[in-house]
Amino acid sequence: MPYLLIFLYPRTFHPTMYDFKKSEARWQDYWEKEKLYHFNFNTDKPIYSIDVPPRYASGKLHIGHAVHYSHIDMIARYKRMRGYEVFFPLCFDVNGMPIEVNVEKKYGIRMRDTPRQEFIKLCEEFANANIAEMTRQYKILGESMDPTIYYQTDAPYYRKITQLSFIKMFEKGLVYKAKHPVNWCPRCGTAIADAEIEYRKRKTYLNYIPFKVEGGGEIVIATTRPELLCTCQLIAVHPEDERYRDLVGKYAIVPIYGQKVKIVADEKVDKDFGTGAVMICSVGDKDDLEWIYKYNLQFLDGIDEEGKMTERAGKYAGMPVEEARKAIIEDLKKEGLVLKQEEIEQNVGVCWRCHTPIEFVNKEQWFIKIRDLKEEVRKTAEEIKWIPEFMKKRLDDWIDSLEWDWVVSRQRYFATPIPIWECENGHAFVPKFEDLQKMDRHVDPTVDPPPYEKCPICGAPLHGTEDVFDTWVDSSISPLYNTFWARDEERFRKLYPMSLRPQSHDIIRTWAFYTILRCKSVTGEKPWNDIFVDSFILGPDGRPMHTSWGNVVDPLEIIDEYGADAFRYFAANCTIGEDTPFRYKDVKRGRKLVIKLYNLGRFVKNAISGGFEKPGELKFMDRWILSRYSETVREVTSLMEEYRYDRAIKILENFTWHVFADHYVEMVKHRLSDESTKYTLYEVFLGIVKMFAPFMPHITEEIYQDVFREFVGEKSIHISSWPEPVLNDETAAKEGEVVKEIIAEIRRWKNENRREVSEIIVDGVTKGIVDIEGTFKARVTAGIEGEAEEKVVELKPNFGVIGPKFRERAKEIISYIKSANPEELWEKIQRGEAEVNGVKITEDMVIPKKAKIYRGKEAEVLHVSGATVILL
RNA sequence: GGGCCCGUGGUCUAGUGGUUAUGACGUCCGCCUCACACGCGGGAGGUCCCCGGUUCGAAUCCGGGCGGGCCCA
Repeated sequence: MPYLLIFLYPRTFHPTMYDFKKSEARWQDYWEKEKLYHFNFNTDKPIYSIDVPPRYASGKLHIGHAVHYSHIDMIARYKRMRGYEVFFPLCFDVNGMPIEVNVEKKYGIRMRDTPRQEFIKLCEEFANANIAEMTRQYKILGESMDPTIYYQTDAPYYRKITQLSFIKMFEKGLVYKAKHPVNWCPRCGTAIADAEIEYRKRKTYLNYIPFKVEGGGEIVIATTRPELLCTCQLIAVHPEDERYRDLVGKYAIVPIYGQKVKIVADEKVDKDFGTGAVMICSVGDKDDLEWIYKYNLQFLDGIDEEGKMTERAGKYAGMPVEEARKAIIEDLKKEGLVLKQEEIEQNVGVCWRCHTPIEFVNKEQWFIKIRDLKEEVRKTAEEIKWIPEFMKKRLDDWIDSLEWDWVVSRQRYFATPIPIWECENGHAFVPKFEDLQKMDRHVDPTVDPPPYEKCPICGAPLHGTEDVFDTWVDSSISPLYNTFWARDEERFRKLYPMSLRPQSHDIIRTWAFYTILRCKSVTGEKPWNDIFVDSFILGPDGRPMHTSWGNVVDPLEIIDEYGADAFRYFAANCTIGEDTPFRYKDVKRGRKLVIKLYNLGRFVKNAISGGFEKPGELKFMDRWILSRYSETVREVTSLMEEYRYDRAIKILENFTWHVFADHYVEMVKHRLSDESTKYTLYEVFLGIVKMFAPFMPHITEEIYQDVFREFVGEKSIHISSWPEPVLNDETAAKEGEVVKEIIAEIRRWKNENRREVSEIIVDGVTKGIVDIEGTFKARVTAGIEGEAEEKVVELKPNFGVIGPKFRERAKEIISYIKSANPEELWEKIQRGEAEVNGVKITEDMVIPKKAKIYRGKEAEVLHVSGATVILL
């Protein structure tokens, strides 16, 4: 059977001729070998520098990464072709808890039980293995980063810059140590910043517990944290709550512990939550902290650094929080002190790394005064161009909501050491800026000697701190590191501020905010001219990707199946600033576009491979496509300048496929040996391929090398120059468009009527006639002699009218209408003279079919964009 | 609870005061036209979430509602 089918439908089965796997790997190797993306510091070109997000070295390539880095690469490639020396470093972020947690898991060890230096070594090994793999993934994606301006944030050369920038702020008096409640992860045993907290929904019980009131009566409070009864210091109710009017000002007695606490009225209490009476502890959550300041209460530690109850909890001391909660409820129940337990859903702050619920612990930590710098950051953000603009609002909102300073100390191992030595009297010292600057590495106070033999103030011995920095302290100086701040004054002046910070919207409050803050504080200037804020890639179902939802898409599998260019096509089509679901069909469309370009390449190569000369005069429709092409170049260029690559690629694709390929190529096939055709095909298609190069670097290189290199000369399309508009002929653009429409209209007519055309007469356009002729292989003449006349060629009896009206006589009337000469009968009807056997035939009894007659032949008349076309 | 973003043919999506609302996928019809059948030509398919308002005119601007997402409480 298959044989028979093939015999009956002898289609030509072409294997896919473009082998993307082979081609992509080939050009990736070629670019690497040729060191194509090498940044030259001694350049005379304008510099375009990108503050690339250093990839975090903990693991797998996520589809969001793949898309974001594709976007950044598109910008880099575009700027390179526009004549910039592009600074696009290969870099990795290495410090911090995620790697520590991974190492603990991998080796089944606990950080605290492992010698510091040994643990750090394991972290380094783990990170470096990942870095090798991530570098390979970048290559597969077709990234054009320069490995000679490489950095990783855990390297001594980088940590030194982190410390130097910190010392600058220390010297300005922006660093202090304080005992202050901090977010604390009991599992990781470290302070964490507000920005590192995630919120999880959790079911818990709201417990109704009665407190006896001094002088009689009781007040029932509602709490989700009965284990904190031991730190209860106050009870609050709403001032307008009738239920408690008489109790305000009195004292209640805390069950189990017996301390007396005052009942106060405060607007902040929600009357409708629980019983309308809440107990204020130190410190259950951030809200409690506000009460503590407002009512001048004490910080009473109920929970220790390991998440266990303190001595203050009495018999529950040493129990983990959850266990203590259960135990105390049991005990209260025994005494009839739990009136009700109501299941409620609440949002719990958890550690962003290990998802353990965080506690507030009152501990000594190092802080950077960010509240003092709020307005300066806001003002600096104004000087930066935000793409899209509304993202700036998110930063402003974050600045408005800041209440605490930035806790920069972490009680961990694998991060940059805080370069501080202290004496027992609380005097703190950092190395002199110039001294550290001269060193070829950072300092580690747990190993290195102090900068002074003893405290210069009181003479006491100095001890190095064991705390390390929050990793945002490292990553928020990337513009300083990239521009050689504190290392090479000349380069710094040349490179700072950087051109662009690309990043995603979830880290506006951290990376963007801290970077502006640090860089402005240290250099007095904004870190970048532009910030480009990218969005999230969701699962194909439109929800965030989640392993448990089974909607995770692996970018490496997509690339393996469809190719990096097809994947990047999807990336390019993501609307700026909007979260985009992953769409297989976009990738498939991308692959089709790759194949389309490849085949157009074969076609153009066939036309121009023998060489060509620039013609003295261009054919009309060549002027048309060159004008349309030039318009496309202008549009695409201006969109790329605005970082709107999503719109740029749509316009480019539409022009390439539906204007150049479907119309222009089809209409010039009859004149391929013409110099005007060859020149035009060359010029337009080369420009198309160049404009696609930032989006789809592999197929464009393939076509360039195969078709254009012998004419252009550059060793890669990616270092060739971006196209310029070549022709602006308004008449050709406008009238050529009519010719294109005429051709389309004739096609539609032929298709509808299943008829061939032998002769075409066109009125309204005089140029481009030759290409209508060539397209349809028909005789085409311009100009209509006289009018086409209208004639009735057929008259059908209208049964619906004749039948009911004339009943049994209908038959003879119908047969008369059928047999009559339609033209003559129609004229008689018009004059009211038509009749048969005494019955008058009226217009409603017939259905006329009219036709246009031209030069005595029946013709079809089409009206297209102001032109008239007659088909014979 | 607050801020921001979004709501467009069956599905996904572009557009953003003014003729017949963009494209892709799917679907239907025709075609092996010598670059491409992973293609070409054509067709069907839309109350542009709902309700008000501004306007000569609103899918687009404003207000309110409903629904979804993100960030933050």
